[in-house]
Amino acid sequence: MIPPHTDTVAAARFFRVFGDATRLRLLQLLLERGEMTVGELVAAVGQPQPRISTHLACLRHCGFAVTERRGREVHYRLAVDGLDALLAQAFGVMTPISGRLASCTRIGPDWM
Amino acid sequence: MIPPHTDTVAAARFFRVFGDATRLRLLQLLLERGEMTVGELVAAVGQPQPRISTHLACLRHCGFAVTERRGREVHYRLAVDGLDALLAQAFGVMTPISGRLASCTRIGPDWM
DNA sequence: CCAATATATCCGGATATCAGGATACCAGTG
DNA sequence: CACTGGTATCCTGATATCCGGATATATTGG
Repeated sequence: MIPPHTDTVAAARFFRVFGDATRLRLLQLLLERGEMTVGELVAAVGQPQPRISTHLACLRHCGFAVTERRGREVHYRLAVDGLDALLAQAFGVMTPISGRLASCTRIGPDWM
Repeated sequence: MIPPHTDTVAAARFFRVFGDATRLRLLQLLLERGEMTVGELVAAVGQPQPRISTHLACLRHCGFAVTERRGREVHYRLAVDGLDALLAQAFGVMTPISGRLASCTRIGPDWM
C-alpha cells in the first residue's frame, strides 16, 4: 500500500501544486467550465493578470493544463483525468477537520 | 461543482499539509500500520526525532491523527476517513505527469 | 529522589514560495 | 510600420515553511 519512498516525494510535490489557493481555484474553474481564456480566468479569479499567468505557467509546465492560441487569445484546458474525483475525495476527508486546519500555525496565512 | 471561495482557501491549506514529504510519509505509515509510537515512526522515516515530532504535532493539531499515551510511549493513529482513497486517487492523477512535476521550478527542492 | 527512556517544544537560520509591478512578447489591424 | 489587445516573463522583496540542535517535559523503575 505504501508506495516507495520516491513516490512519496513526488506526491508531496503534486500536493504542493494544490497548496496554493489561486492555483487550486484555476483548476476548479477549468474543471467546471472546460476551457477558458486567460482573460476569463483573470476575471473569474479577480486577481492581477501577471499573477494568474505565473500560476498558469506552473500548471502548464507540470502537465495539469494545455493551451491553444487562437489569434490573440490563449485558451486553457485541463490535461489530467480524475481531478473531479480527487477534489471530491479531498473535501470529504477535510470537512470534519476544517476548523482545526484553519488554526494550524505550521500552515500559514492564505494567499487568496 | 466549484465549492465556494472560502472552501477553496480551506482546501489549499488541507493540501499544504500533504505538501511536505515527511508529513505525507507519516500519514502513509499510519494508514498502513494503523497505530505506531513516535519511536517507531522515527525509525521508519529515518529522520531525527524532533523533526518527526514537529510534524506529528501539526498532524495532531489539524485533526489528522490522535494520540494515546501508554507509559513512556505515545501512540499515534489516524483520525480521518477516506485517506486511502484520496491517496490512491492522487497517484492516479499524478502518475502520467510525474516527470513534468519533477522539474517544476515553482515547486522547489524536496525536504526528504 | 535520581537516572534512564521517550517525546514535545523552541529558537535561530536557511531557503522556498508567494506577491507586485514593470516590461517583454505575440497577434491583429489599419 | 505603429498601435491596440492579450498574454508571458522577470526581478525584487516579503514572508512562509522548512531544518538542526538544544532543551524542556513526561513516565518509569530503582
